[in-house]
Amino acid sequence: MEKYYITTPIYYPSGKFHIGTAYTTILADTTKRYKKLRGYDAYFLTGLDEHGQKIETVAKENGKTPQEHVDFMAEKTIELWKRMNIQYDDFIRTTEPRHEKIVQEIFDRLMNQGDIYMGEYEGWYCMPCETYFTETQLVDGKCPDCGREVKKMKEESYFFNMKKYQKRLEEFYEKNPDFIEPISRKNELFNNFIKPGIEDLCVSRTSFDWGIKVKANPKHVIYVWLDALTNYITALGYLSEDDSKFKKYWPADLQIVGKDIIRFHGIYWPIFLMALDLPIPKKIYAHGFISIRDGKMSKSKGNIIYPEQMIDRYGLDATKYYLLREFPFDQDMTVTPENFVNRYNGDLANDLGNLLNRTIGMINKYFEGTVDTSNIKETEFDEVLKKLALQKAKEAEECLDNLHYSNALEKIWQIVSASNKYIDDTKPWVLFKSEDEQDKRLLASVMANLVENLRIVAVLLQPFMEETSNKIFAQLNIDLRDWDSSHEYIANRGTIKVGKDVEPLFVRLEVEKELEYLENIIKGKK
RNA sequence: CGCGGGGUAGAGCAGUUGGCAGCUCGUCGGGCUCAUAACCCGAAGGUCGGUAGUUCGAGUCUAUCCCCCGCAACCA
Repeated sequence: MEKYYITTPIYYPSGKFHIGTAYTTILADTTKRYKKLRGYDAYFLTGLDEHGQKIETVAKENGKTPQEHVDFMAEKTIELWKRMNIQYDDFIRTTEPRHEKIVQEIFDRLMNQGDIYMGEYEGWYCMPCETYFTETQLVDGKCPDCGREVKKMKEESYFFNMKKYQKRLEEFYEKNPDFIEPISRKNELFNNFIKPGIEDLCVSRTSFDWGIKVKANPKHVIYVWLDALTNYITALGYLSEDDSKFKKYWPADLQIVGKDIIRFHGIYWPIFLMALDLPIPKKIYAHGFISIRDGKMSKSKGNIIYPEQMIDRYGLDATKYYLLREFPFDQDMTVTPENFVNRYNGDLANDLGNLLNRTIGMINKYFEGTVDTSNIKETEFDEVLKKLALQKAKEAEECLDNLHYSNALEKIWQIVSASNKYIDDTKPWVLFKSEDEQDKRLLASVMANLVENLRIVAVLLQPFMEETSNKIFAQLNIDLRDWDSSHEYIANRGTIKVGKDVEPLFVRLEVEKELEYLENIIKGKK
């Protein structure tokens, strides 16, 4: 079985995770589910980046030790992923021995082979915040966090010799133009940071404690990226006794990141791997940010959306559908209350939900729930409908292969729309009233086609909305759901016996009420 | 100053190699009654940011200008 290794970044648990973090994880989860359906041995890693200055600070604010804080956050995170039915295979925490031990070994090795050297880190230091800032981070020359004076300070630090790998990295990019997607992000990174010359990276600090100690020099703590990025291989058991997973799954096939950390994944990470003489991941996908109307989500604006606020009220599937349907592949997404309500009522309730409902309803009404499809007679609209369904299924698959999830959903919904139109075209209620025996056969054909279209939709929906897909299969009382069955159209399937209970998939939202709820979230009132 | 992305119907967006300007929602009108007041059809609505070019022909190529958003490195 071909393997497929997919990762999310390890998130930094200094505070609650917002909808953007949830989106990254949803993307990875959707991909994993899809790859599994396609027969891959898909392995999905996520986790937490638990070290650093900020964790130390936040823990202190809450009267906890850093370890207590991250333990608590890890529990909360796992709870959230469970709530979101995220099917990860491993959850790595950088405070785990399996990670810390190997990071130390990696550090030693890089130092011994001359990639890491002792130098001096210089930056603007804010005493009360105990944090360094770069020149550009300062606001009016003052600390961006507390607004107080900063001092130029120096400390002894280890550095990674990135410059040494400049050429190899450039060559790598030339040979692998698809390494980073979307291409615009690649260009941005390449033009701004690689072409002008890479700078060496500071990989240790002495100004705080909460991190992995450098073995050979324990007053140094390993700083950020060497600790964080290596999680992708330590989680697989790299350099550990049992490295079977590492051997099996590395290199990663897809690493999903937010656009803010593309630089670290596109420059430092490949170089670390080169230094360790390991293969580089096949692809990094950097998605955009979620913004609210005109602005970015931010604490100061108070317009942060938390995943629970959506999921608890609208359900997991609707939340996932909205994000996956509206997020453009290579741009930011703008969330508006109107837009969400539109998608929910329009796409989920009216188009899909109602299609299933009216189909099941007709079969119960016209055939008492049981249709014999062995003697159907095709209507003049059938051929077009079938062709379209198979065509769109194929197109949706192509979109899925390219991570174009929004487009994939659009294709799936074209099958839904065509089915709704098909009902109008064939007028089953007229066929039902006809005395002609031929019309009865036509009617059976119409029902068979609707069932088959819905079945194909349910198959295609599996990676996106598991629960909804299951509900459709259950109501249709069909269980043919393997992926390849979306490529064959089986109108004649013997006797169809649909479910009696026709519970709506999605109940229409009261527009005004929900707009208000969503407005309040955006304004930070809830 | 630099880099990336945008500027297409009231709103949100598609527009592959240049060839009669599309989609969703909204609005207006019509149809249908199986269904979650859902579904289907039709119409109105755009000098495709400005200007100058290349071309038989440009939203699509070239130049230049204007406006909006984001990024500028050791901040996760």
